[in-house]
Amino acid sequence: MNLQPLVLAILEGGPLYGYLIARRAKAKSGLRWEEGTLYPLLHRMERGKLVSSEWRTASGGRRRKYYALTRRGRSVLATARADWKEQVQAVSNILFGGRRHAVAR
Amino acid sequence: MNLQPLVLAILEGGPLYGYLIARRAKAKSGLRWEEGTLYPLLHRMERGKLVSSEWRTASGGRRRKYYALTRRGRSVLATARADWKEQVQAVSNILFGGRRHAVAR
DNA sequence: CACTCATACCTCGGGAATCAAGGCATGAAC
DNA sequence: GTTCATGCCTTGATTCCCGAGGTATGAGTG
Repeated sequence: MNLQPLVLAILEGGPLYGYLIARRAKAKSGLRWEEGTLYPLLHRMERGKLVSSEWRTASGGRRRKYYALTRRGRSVLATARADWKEQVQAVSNILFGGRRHAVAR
Repeated sequence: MNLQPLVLAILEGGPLYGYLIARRAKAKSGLRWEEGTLYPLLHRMERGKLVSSEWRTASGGRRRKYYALTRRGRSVLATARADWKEQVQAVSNILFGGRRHAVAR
């Protein structure tokens, strides 16, 4: 599973910081989201200009790193959505649509 | 993407050899199936007792290595099918079923 | 026959993604 | 002032996949 599109989709609702991204994702999907996965992923995405980051300090003084979608990130998300649909179709074809025999030359 | 369940599903129709597995999969799904992926995968699956292999010689004399599902393979396939459904549900929840609808401004 | 193509198997090296298991720091609650 | 939840991070190992090779044989063509 590629988790990148999921992060993009979650950020579509507005900027969020890592800890909360993990929470949201887990709440919505039940998928595992280890920190050892998430933070490097966010860094990769920032390097790839899919997201931008900004440190914000809450009223209490706690610092959080907020990530926001870039224009490029939105574009990639749109592509990822289309790709995901195709992929689901492809895999489901094999996993469940086993009756049809494609002629393999 | 984990391709192992797809191989299991394809073998459900009866024993097949590697080259043809790749053909079938590609014909049905359009997914990439490189040989550098498939053969090591088949070997891993055999080590894991999900499939068994047997050399057969065709009338012409060509040797082919046929792989067949084991009982264990069938069991794993059933689990994988259920997992796949869950996973699709989870990912779709995030990718498409966002509570918050993003509105272009 | 010589040549080429498709078939059919395989390995190796590298890259990417994930997880487990840590570490470090702070605010809030008691 | 100790504990808890929050919040960021890195490192090492593992796993999976691909690209790029290699080897060999049968079938079709001239």
